Amino acid sequence: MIDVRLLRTNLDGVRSALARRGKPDLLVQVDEAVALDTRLREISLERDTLRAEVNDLSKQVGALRRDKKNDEAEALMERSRAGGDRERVLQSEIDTVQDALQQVMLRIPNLPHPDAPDGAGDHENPIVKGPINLPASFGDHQRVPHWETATALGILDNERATKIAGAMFTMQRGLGATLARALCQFALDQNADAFEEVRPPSFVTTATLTATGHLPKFADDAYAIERDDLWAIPTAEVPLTSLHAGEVLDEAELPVRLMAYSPCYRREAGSAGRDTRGMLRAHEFDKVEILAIARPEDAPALLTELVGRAEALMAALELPYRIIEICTGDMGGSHHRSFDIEVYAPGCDAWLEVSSVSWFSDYQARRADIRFKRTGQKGTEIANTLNGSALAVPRVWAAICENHRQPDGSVRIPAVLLPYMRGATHITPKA
RNA sequence: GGAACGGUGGCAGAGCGGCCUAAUGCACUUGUCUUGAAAACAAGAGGGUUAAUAGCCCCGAAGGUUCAAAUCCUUUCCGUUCCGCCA
Repeated sequence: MIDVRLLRTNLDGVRSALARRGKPDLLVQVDEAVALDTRLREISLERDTLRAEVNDLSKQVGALRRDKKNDEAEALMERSRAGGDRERVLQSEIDTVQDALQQVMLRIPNLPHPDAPDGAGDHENPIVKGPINLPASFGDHQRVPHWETATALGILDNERATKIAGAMFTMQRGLGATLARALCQFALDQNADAFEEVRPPSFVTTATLTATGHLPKFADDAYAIERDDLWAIPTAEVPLTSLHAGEVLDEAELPVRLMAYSPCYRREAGSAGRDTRGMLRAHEFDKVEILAIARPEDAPALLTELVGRAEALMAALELPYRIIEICTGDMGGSHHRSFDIEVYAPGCDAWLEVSSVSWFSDYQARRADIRFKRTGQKGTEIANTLNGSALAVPRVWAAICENHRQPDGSVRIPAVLLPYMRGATHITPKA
């Protein structure tokens, strides 16, 4: 959520920043918010004045009662009662207006960073680095999609996954399952130098899913467990961001650096029929997420660091990759600035998004109420949050199957994963 | 799942309709004293909203009763203990 006060102090700035997202509706929402906020402040002032009166009268009633001056007390109670009645009317209007304002504010997206590139959609995301490791040409053996080769190798069994759970679920078997787990372990180990490993809950409350910006807007994309009023997390970003929700952190504790492996659940409403083959898109997948809660002034450097960490993993896995920056027209609602890492998969002949690293400024932290206190200063400030996928398993798994496929049909395990593969150096066809 | 008891300031803990603008202790900050520290004494100290050092709001949360709620009522969340069940 953006700061309501910005609507009062820098309305033009808000308008022009949001205009860059290229969605005219947003400006209408801003107007709505301004009107509601103005009204809210008016009637709040009125109510507070009334309350002050009632509080004062009540205090006098108490004093008169003690002095046994019951007649005088009665008279004051009468006045106080009248004030209370008017207050109740105002209060109900305040509740209505406040609620409406909250609903509008929750749906107004974050302001893009001044340096974020302008653009209308994903076709305008500039490539900021790469391609790296991209060979001049690929062999025919690499030009086979992983859903064919992996199935033949016996490491992918989506047919049975579908039997068990329905469309868009995947199942890895044998060394394929080991490879998926190896990728998680590798990503965690590579970041353990600076991040605390957390194993968070996979189900969260409505409040938690709202804090990161996934609700109310994206309710259809999340799995809801209605009986228990819980949601399945679409990413570990959700529980990790709220880990310190409602807390005031000490400046000295910042930045908080957390990482987590978690399963991720997405209904993929609206993308049914797209990328349904292989490992490109599924209702459930594994991911290692890295996240930081920081002072605003430290956020830019952390953003660079997180991107660098995600990039380093792709380089270590010997995969061809590039980094793109997300333009204003393609940027997620909570994002302030955002970079994606894409890996090239020669079998699919596509650049696959394998990591997304974002800076949320104070947008999520305000929703989650994550504040910090500067040493020696009064008051608190809203923190900044940043996060990124260190490694999202399925697409990296697919890219390994395609890029590292050998002429004999086997898949070479990248050297960095060998410690996790129980001695296997290649995944070979069953005899 | 059943039962009992709890959730108050950084911590401990009192208050159980009106001098609660929340006692007291510990911890904390500043000052006096001291070469410095300790001790003692004195003062101070939370968060939110607001232009405001005014007012208003915050005693787990949300409703309600009342002229007045930390205090009474309802709902709810969380915790502890016991029972049941269980990887």
